[in-house]
Amino acid sequence: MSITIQFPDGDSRQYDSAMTPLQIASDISEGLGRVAIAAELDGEPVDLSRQIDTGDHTLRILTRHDPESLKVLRHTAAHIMANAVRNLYGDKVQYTVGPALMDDFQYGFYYDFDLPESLSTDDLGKIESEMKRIIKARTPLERIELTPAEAKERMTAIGQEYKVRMIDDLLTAENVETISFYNQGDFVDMCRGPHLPDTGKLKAFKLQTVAGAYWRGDENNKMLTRIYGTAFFDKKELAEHLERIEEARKRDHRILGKQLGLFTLSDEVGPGLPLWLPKGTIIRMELEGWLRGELLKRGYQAVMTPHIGRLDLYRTSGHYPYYEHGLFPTLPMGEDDGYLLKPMNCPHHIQIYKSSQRSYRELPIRFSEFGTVYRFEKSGDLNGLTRVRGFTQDDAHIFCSPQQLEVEITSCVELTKLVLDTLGLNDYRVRIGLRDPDSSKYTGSSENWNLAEQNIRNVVRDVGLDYTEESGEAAFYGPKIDFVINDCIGREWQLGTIQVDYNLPERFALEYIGSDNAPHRPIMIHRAPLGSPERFIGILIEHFAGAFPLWLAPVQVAVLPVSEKCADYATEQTRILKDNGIRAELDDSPEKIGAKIRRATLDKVPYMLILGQKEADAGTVAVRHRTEGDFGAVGIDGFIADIRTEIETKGSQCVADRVLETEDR
RNA sequence: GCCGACGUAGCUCAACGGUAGAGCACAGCUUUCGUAAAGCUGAGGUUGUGGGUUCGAUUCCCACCGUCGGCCCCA
Repeated sequence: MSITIQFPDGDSRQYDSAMTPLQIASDISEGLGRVAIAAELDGEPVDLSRQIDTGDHTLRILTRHDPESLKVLRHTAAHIMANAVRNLYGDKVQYTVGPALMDDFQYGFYYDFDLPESLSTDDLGKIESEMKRIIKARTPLERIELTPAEAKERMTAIGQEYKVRMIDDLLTAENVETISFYNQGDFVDMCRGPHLPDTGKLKAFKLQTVAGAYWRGDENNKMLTRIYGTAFFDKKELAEHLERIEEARKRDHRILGKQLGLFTLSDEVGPGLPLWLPKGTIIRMELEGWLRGELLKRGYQAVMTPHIGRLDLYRTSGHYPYYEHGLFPTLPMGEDDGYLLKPMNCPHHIQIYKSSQRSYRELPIRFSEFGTVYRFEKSGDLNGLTRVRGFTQDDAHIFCSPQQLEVEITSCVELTKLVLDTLGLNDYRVRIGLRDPDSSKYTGSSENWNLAEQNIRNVVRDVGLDYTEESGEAAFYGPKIDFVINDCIGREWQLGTIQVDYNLPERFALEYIGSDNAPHRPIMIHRAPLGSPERFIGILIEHFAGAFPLWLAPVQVAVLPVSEKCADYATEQTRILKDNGIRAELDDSPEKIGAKIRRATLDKVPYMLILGQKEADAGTVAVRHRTEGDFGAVGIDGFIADIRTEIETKGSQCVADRVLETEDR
């Protein structure tokens, strides 16, 4: 018998009896044996106790510095939690799945149980204590392999119905020959592994929350109890992680929106119907105003349409009844069919297209509108500004010929990138949403869908975007390019979207007269670079932690007289700023200057002008930046010129930066 | 919609069977002050809504509404 083990560094070793990765690691060095977590044998993750009998193999010993190790650690943590839950709640507990989470911002693992009783967060402490007991016992995790028949028999015997179903699925999907289990003392769980060698290796973990989760994510199935937790190699990393979550929560747009007076939600108006306060409205108007200008440059024509339309319009479009569950109920109109609050702007824009005969000479036609739409989101889905029931889309519909299509899509992609770049939102991913081939929720022919999907792929390839393709993410009328961004706690939100649509033009029988004097069918692009100002600003609040760049800041300059003696001078300077289009606010409260500075700073006002007797005498203003501190006194004209530059360049030329550069020299 | 938690002054929180309190914010007065919190006084609450248990409910129970964390779905 001979085994040859090849290591990643090119080194190799030979053994003439069966070895385990742990033995091999210890053979390399005692220290490596001690710190080994798991191993990768011929590219497959395995336990340290995996028997290697014969042949040539490649082997990587995984230590805590390999990312795969954390996954093993967390996966074992999930098992230890399951063991604890079994100990506490008895043999009636049904186990389902309990994976490690490596990409989630908050959570490190979960396990879904079917429990005889319901659980609350108060129970987590108890479960943690039991986990600690199991860890202290340093129970080894032993892998055993059974044939599918044996596995089913065993799981049936102990009443684990979900595991039986999982075995059946494994047989159908992968036609496996063996099913692996891990014994952990008297606790057995079906699992692919690998795991830590014993429970004592888990040093730092925390159970975070308990939530409901449908079996297999299907709402027709039973709701299981999911416990989320996380685990790290040491307590310091865990503490840092929990601290990071706490810090991130302070950026939460719902909290900042309240603190900074940007928006509010009123129970009496209705859930998911945000109300924009004056300061939030400024941000919206600035953002929308800028975008309107960019649209004008790009040949868009603004249009305006009402918030409701006849039910029949949405039958034609296909929104009704496909999307009925997502709509507010129909407004009844006696004999008439009734009206719907519009869930999308496209049918209205299509009617504008149809309001006259169109020639190929007009194409592409680009109708834009900040159109407010209404969708009846499930109550549990509502979330601050990021998921609401009444929201605006920075919408436009481009009607074009096949020859123009890809150029137009490209231009939409570039506009979306401009928006994200200008605001410094660099941390996003691009998703191409395709049909789910098994679903019937889409409208239109397969040929049209194939064409549209090809158009989209061509464009992203030419533009050079990194992207992932995901089936089932398409709109019901066509595939799309989505720009997806995370919120402060790592939840993904779709912002900008570009959708190619061959189907609605068909459903509405749209035409233009071609150069051949014959009617042709245009293709539509639906696109929204922000997606929705509501959601976009929600994300933006978190991105800037409420400290907006000067051009968006609700108050750009706080004018702070040192005492009431300088009130007249301060009033005059405020007047001058306002006359120059600067959003200035005078703080004429009887507070001391320190208190005024503190207030303006907490309100995240970018600039403060401190005005005392000195400034009044010299006819200057003392400039203070929110984060950079005192800049010294300058003439008001110079100050206005500087911040105007900063406003016009959307912060890319910042007064603070220039002053700091000067100081560096 | 489903599972779980939560809902007390404008905001952040306390009191948890004996009839509600603090800080900030707000109002009045005093102070006129130089780069992140001056002092005093005052006002502010049918404790989300509606039922129930109880001599008595903010506290215990039920229903509804809303919020939060998840699941599903989506801009």
